[in-house]
Amino acid sequence: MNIQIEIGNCLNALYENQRAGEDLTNKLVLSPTRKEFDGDFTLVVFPLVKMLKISPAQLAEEIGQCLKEELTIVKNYNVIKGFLNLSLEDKFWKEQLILFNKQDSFDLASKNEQVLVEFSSPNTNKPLHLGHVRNILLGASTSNLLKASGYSVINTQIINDRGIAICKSMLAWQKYAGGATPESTNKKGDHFVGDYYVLFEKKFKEEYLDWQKGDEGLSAFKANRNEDEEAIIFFKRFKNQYFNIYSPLGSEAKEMLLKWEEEDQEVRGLWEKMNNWVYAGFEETYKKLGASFDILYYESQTYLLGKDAIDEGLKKNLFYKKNDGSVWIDLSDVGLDEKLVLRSDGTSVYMTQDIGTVEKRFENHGTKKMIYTVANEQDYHFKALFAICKKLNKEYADGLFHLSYGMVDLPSGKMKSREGTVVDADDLIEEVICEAASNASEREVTIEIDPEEQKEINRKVGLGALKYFILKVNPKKRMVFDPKESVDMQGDTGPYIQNAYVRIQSIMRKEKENTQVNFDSYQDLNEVEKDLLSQLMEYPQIIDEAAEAYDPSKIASFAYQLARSYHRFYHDVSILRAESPEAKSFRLSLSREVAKALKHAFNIIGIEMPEKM
RNA sequence: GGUCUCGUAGCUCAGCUGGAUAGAGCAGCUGACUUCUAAUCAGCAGGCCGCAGGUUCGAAUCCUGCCGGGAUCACCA
Repeated sequence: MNIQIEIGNCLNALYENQRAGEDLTNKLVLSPTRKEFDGDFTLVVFPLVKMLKISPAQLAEEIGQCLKEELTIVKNYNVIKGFLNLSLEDKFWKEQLILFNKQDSFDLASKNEQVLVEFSSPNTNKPLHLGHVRNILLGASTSNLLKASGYSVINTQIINDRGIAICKSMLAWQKYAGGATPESTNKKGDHFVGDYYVLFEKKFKEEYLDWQKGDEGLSAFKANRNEDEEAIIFFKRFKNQYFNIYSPLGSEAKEMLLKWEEEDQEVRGLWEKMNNWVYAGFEETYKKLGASFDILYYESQTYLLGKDAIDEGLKKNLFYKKNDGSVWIDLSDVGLDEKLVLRSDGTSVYMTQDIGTVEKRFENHGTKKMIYTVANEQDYHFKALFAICKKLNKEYADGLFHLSYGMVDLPSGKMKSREGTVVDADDLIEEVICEAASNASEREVTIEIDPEEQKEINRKVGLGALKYFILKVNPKKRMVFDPKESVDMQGDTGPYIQNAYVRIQSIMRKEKENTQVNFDSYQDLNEVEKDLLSQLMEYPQIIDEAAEAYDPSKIASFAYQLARSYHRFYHDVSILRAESPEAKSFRLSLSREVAKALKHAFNIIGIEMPEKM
């Protein structure tokens, strides 16, 4: 039974003559009644006032009267200002609980539609850091969320496996590693390769400093500096030009990139070897974070794509060629600028590749809905990309969505690799698990947990704290990541919610009989019980809204509120020692449904539930 | 400078498709374990919802302007 629809039907009949054929169900605002008033649900009648031309108070009274007469589940009502508070019969709540018992999952019905979710998409020259962690958690949970809301989902990423950055790592390894490998140094592959990237930058910096003192450096300074510009400022600004024009290391790296493009066997061999080290490392981190992918795209395979689309655009006169041969599109009619889509030398830019990759994905999967989980610094790029797809009249153009999320700051400010404030993903994961372990060891636990199981619990709890801490924040917002707070396990945290689940499991372990006592005769449900049921009733709609908004934080928030109510319920009401068999049966059944919902919600945000803690 | 975005308690965040006296958590203070796991519960204190206008029965929520933070405006990705 859907109470909203019941009330809507009732109103439609009551105001048959005034409503001019409009379905009043759509005008209903029904919400749980605030604690300070009597009632279970509150109907706001203001939206109906204008159409029906009756004063709010009178209207509320009229509707209340009618609902009480027509709907057996309405026990009573009261009117305060324009608010109609309805109290429902116990029967209604008990029926709701039975409905929950019958359904085996909170997943929404299948939508028979496929969606592709892209996330992570790292460069292969450095290990993953906190920024990637937000991306990965957000992408993976959005994928789960869409799945729960009825889509079939394909997880993907595009791995930036080529370019000058990886060449720097390769070159440094070639020159300075002396054949060392992740195995020989016992280092995780991505960190191993990242170290050589850092080493390259270090050697390059040294080289640059030496050069600045030499004749060539001095004359470059004199020739190019702005008026009154100090040497330090100038050379900071000049770094890229130095790399491109003067630097021996720079030219070696560029040469390597050229060789890579010419498919030089030796370079390609080294490239594959080092990238594979990185992938092995990434895979470990993904596994810990609970992320997996159905299909991978590599930039090395897509970076030449998009040229066909450029031709297509030129033919349609959407794109135009400038005198130097570069190709552009004018997006000023949709509030953007002119955008380059092909360089004058005929090579691709980022945009070219992305146009090609979308097309390829559509060809491969036939998906018209594709989500890009990419930080908000690329808002402009995706606006442009989507606008271009639209102009090219692609059938998937309207299904493209940029899941744009805010940067992660530290309490001290932005993460900066130069200042060494970047938080490494693997370190972070290890820390939260350690913290969970140390918390666990300080607790007085009344039950037996063997050491192996305890380790597994620590992992779930630690990661639960971390994931929840990141995912509870609205994706769009920039967030502050305080490492200290991220391992908190009290209050609005992952472990708090896990704990609610664990309490229920503990009860279920003690309730061995498992006999389904009929709770029909249970009467006078208390407020917490109704509150819990009312929240459970809202869950499907929350899943729907969260999926619609691509916002897993709504799921986190739901789980927290439900857990909070359950903790209060647990504290205030006896379950196993309930006053009657019916009460016990009802509460056990209710507890079971709460656990089911908590687990379902946490499954969406990628957090595992421990059975004990 | 143009465009986009954010601004809610000391701190971190909810609430934003307009609805009753703006909610949590942390930090601070007070209380509750012989009890189904205290990673819990109850209470106190803490707010010109950035500022100023507008829209209306009603604005933290919508619109405009301003102030402040951030992002972006590459033949980089």
